[in-house]
Formats: sequence, C-alpha cells, structure tokens
Amino acid sequence: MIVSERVIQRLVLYRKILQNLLTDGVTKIYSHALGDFVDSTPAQVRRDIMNIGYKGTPVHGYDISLLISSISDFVDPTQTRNVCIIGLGNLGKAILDYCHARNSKINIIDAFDKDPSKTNIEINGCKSYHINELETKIEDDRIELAILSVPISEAQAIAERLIRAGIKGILNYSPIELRLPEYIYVENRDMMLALEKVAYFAK
Amino acid sequence: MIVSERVIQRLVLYRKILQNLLTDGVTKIYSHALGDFVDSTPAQVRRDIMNIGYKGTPVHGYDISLLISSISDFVDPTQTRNVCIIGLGNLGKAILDYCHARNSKINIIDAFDKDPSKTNIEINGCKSYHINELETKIEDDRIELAILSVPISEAQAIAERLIRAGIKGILNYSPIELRLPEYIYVENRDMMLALEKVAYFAK
DNA sequence: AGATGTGAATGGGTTCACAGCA
DNA sequence: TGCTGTGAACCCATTCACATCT
Repeated sequence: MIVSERVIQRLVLYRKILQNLLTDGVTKIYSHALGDFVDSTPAQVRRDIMNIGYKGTPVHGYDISLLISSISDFVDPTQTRNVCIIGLGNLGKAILDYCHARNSKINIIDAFDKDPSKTNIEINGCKSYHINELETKIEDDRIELAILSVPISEAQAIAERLIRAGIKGILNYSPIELRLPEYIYVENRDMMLALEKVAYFAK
Repeated sequence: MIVSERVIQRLVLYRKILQNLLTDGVTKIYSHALGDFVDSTPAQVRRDIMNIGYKGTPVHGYDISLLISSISDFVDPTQTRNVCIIGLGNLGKAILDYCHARNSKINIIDAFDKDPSKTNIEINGCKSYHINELETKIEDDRIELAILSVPISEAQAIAERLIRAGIKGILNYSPIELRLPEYIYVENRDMMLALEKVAYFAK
C-alpha cells in the first residue's frame, strides 16, 4: 500500500501518542479517542489504520501495543538509518536534546561544526567532529540523512556537500529554500514561517 | 476571500523567497520561476496569487515588491501582534537567533524561564523574565501568541497558564500533544516526527 | 510569442453510512 | 449495543486549457 505524506505524518503522530499512552498503562483505544488527541475524526483514524493493514476489534478497539508495532513495521526503515547534524549552535544542541530516540531505527550519530571548540564532544550519544571531516565520516559511518542547522549563509553550500557525499534526505532548519536535485528529499522547517501561520490563524 | 491553511503556508513561503530575491536586486518574476523555488507548478502559484487579489501582467509577470506588499496585506495582522517565548534552553535561544524580524508585525518581545540565571537578559530585542511574572507581563505587554520550548513535563501546565492569561495561539516545540480548548490555535513542530518523515520518504 | 487569469475538469483526501462483528 | 472496516459520496485542492493581454 502506497500512502501520501499526510498519512505518514499522521501515523508517526499516532505512534507518539500511543507510546505515551502505553507508558501510562493504557492498553486499548478506540478510533474516536485517538482522533480526539489529534483533533481529527474517527473515520480518518480508521482509514489511516486501514492503510497499514492493522485491524482492531469492534468491542475493544485497537490494541495499543500491536498498533504501535504495525505502524512501526509500516513507517520505519527496514535497516537502521544513520543521521548526522550540521551546526552545533543553539539549534543543533536543541535538536540533540530532544533526541531521546523514540525510534530506535533512526540514530543521530555524528555532528559537525566549523568551530573547533564544538568538536570532540558528545551529546546524547552523538559525537561531534570538525566540518572538514564531513565527507569521510558520512562514508565511514554510512550516514544517509542530515539535519541542517547552520546559518543561512552556509546552508546551500553545505547541502551540496552533503549530497555529493551521498546523503538522501535533509531536514532543513535554515530559513532558506535549498536548490537541490529533485531526487533528494528535503523537509523545510522555517520557524518564522510557522509563527506567521499561527499569527494568521490564531483568533 | 477565505483561504485554507495550505494557501497561507505557501503565501508566507512565497513572501520569504520574494524578499530574498528583492534583496538580490531581482524586481520581476514569472509564476513558473516562483513555482520552481518551491517545487510547485505555475498554475498553483497563479491560483494562490489570484486568491489575494494581486494581478501581474502577461509580459513582465509579477512585480516582486508589489507582490510582497499584497501578500503582507493579506496574511499580516492589521495591528502588530506581540509574542512571548517560554523556555530559554537551547531551543528557546535558537528560535530567538532566527528572529531577525522578517515580518515587522510580529514581535517576540518577552521570554520566560524558571531558571533565575536566564532572566533579565536580552536577546535580539527580547527581554527575559522569571516564569512567575508570566501572567502580569502577558497582560501588561498585550501578548497574544506564545512559542513553547519547555521540557515535556512542563508543557501542558504552562500551556494552560498561557491560555488563562489570554494567549490566542501557540507554536509548540515540545514533543507532546497539548490538550487545550479548540478555540486556541496550536501548531505543533515535533522535531523527531519531522525526522521520521524524512527517513520514510528519503529514497 | 509568451505570459496571466480563471472556469471547468480532474484527482485525491476526507467523511458518510452502513454491513458485519463480538 | 457500539464498535470497526470499507465502498461510495462528497468536498476541497490542484491542474488543465484557453481566452485575454501587452
């Protein structure tokens, strides 16, 4: 079954919520309850779950732990995927703070910065190196994805280096539109644009 | 003209790109060129611009500076909207780093943290206060929007305080789904979910 | 000639509504 | 009874196609 970006986004969101519920000792959930968590409808939840082939029961709804497994089977890569982060300023460090790996298949293992004072440190299991080691570490550590948290002025050049080094996808926090070949998957997360959207819709 | 979330997101993105082009001395643009920047189609760009009532000319396309004004007239609030940020950890500081106000109508003016060592400092024109001044500052400074960058354990309680204090919209970077009244506009930006999406779609 | 503006067609995502089930 | 699973219906977003303009 092939699904859209939207469905994937909702599935990983469901998984996060379900993992929290499971931690709290909840073991079953109905589509309408899960829908409430994400401000969505029961029909939408059921349709999304249908996409991945998992089936609940009319009486008990969905078994949370089985549903988590089904979502993981569907959305997670088969092998682990290694990730690097470029730029260890406030943003880079913030991202590493938030990376208590919910998903054991995705590992942020290397960080790079041009500032020597930020190299050879370790945050949350991620080791940092000087930016001029970028290409060799990406190859040696079989890194496929990158998180970009560098200043605007450096983002395009670094992105091009990443691609030449074999990176397949980029999560871009630099507030610039990267010009890259279309076979590279790029997800942009411009913080000011997000705030502008909130400003428009809030009341 | 009432438009969807999607259209607003694209419009603010167009504006960012147009502002950069203008800075580079470009003054006119065709729909297909703008479409290329955002991996979209000329028809989509023209339709979006049609929504806001701006008209280009067949020969020269769109006048960038006039188009920026039209987008701003459409998406910006009529009065300035004040924003606060809660949590001055790495993430909070990172967000302030990125806030060289592209949009003069949206001002991040106050920051709050529970750590006294992070209060009474100023970053990019934003002053920080202790969290127990939250309610009074929000009222005194007429703050309507909030950016939440606190640890998970505190996010829900802080969000509730924000709403009681009169906040209308929240940009939430804490990796938790807030349970709030539906009249509050919340935009969630979970970084790990974004990475999971990239991992799924990248090649 | 080559762009825009836009009604109409298309396509995809969401919701409805109901059969089936425990 | 009250849920799920799902074909069908609906609705919104995107794209097409062409008249129009300079």
